[in-house]
Amino acid sequence: MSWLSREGNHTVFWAHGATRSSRKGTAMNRRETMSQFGKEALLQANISELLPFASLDEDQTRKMIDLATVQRVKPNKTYFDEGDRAENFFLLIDGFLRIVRTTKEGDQVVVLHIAPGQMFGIAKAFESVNYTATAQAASEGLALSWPSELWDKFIQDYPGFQKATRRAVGTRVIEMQDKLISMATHQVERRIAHAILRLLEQAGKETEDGVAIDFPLTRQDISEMTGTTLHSVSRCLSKWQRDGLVRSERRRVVVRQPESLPV
Amino acid sequence: MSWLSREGNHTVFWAHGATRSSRKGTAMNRRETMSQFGKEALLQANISELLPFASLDEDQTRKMIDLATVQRVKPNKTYFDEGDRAENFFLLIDGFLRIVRTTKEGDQVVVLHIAPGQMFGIAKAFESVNYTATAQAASEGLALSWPSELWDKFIQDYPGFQKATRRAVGTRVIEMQDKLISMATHQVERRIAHAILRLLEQAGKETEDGVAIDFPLTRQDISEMTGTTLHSVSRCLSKWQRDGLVRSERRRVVVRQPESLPV
DNA sequence: CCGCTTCATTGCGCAAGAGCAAAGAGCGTC
DNA sequence: GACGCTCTTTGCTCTTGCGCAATGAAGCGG
Repeated sequence: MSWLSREGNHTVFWAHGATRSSRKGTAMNRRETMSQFGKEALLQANISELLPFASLDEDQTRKMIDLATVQRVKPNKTYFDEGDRAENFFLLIDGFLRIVRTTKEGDQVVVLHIAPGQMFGIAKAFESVNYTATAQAASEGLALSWPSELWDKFIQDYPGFQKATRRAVGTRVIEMQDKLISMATHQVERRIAHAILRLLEQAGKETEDGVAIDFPLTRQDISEMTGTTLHSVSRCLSKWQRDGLVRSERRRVVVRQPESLPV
Repeated sequence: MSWLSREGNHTVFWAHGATRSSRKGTAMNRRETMSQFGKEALLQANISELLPFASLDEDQTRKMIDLATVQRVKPNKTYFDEGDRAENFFLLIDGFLRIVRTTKEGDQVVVLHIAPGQMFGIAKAFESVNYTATAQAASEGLALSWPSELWDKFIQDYPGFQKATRRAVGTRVIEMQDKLISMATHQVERRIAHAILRLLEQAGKETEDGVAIDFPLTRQDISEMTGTTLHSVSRCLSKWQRDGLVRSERRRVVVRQPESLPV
């Protein structure tokens, strides 16, 4: 999963954690051109296996990467904020992030999660001038970005790209629908179970102890995903731990018996 | 709103109502080719003002309509069902419909509503082979449909079409997000208020008494939209009626003071 | 090493709203 | 005109899970 190992394994970032002083941090992150960073590394690595590039040859892939900017974001900082002018679109290379919307009252709701290989900030796909949500790093992350003006060019030049974006949008719509259904029909416990399972799919990592969710995840994160309070989440996880279904520590959840979770 | 008046005003359908014997009805509806129906009528009417056609000239519009099939659907029947092969995409001309998903347990959740002028069944926009939800007529409806194979052709030939579909998708995503946020953070009463207001935007019709929702809407419908029970909805509407905010009868809601609803 | 901050756990009381039940109203049909 | 169906209202009970508060644990910084 952390194929870009010489850039640091993100489990390391995790171990060091980050002072989550505020959940509202504007991005003040390093930006480096691809050449500085060494695009050879990305080419050699299996970046071309990542989704939108799938049906491109090496030459095309290189062209796309040449045009990209690398962006590195610390935990709880943002790639962009709700309402910002949508100047770029992104491809997540490493790390995880949550797409968050905030209400006037200040409640945060996690609308979806993005895993490596997925695109985000694709306002262009919606004919939107601004981002409609905030992209916040759950763990330290690495993303490629392109100026939005290139969007239409990519669509024209790279036939696979259009398909990939459509599929991405489709997946999201379904994911959001599922979430909606879960919220509408299920009790808190089942909603939490659902959320955990979905994260497991996206970011599951086998360990000797069970499947771990491969980025730091607090009770509050889960509560924001499921529309409940961190207290309820805590109670729920405690109960599951008593029953041996999961092992949960600080910012970390390992699921031992995914099947036994109350679907 | 009912600009196709010589085809019957849908307030008439409403008045006659329909025996909602079952919510699970497969579409057994009339299909007629455009010529049978009289495409001149559609051209003369301001169909070209409906969204996806906006930036087309008369000639292009005619071409599109020539390729279309007309579909008429009775209340509580479906245009298509979740899981069906996505053979067509649609443009709603008249009437209203709800996009519904059903859980294994049989709970229905209304994911969104479609108003005249909106496209639906656009699985193609998601690179999906099947429909991911059921499109169920709320009131008797009239829609144009095209075979999915034409999708890419339309995108290529009619530049405005691509934009329109993107915008449609964007609007939906936002709408679903709003719903998600509402469900996650608000109490039942506010959720119901939100749902009503959204419907008002889409299907509001001025009357001497206030703004009416222009299609039959039961307490159960509202509960399926907001993830509560019809009982709670009933209580809520009763209370609002006592306070003079709304007037609600059987299958009908009129809002007198939209501003006063608990946002 | 100590103190501070963030994150997690747990107990208790309370209110929102779901579930259940029964009755009534509107409308179509026979 | 009577019956039946769907939709609605309303009362009561009981559960869920939120709010509040206090305690504890882990990790970071000085």
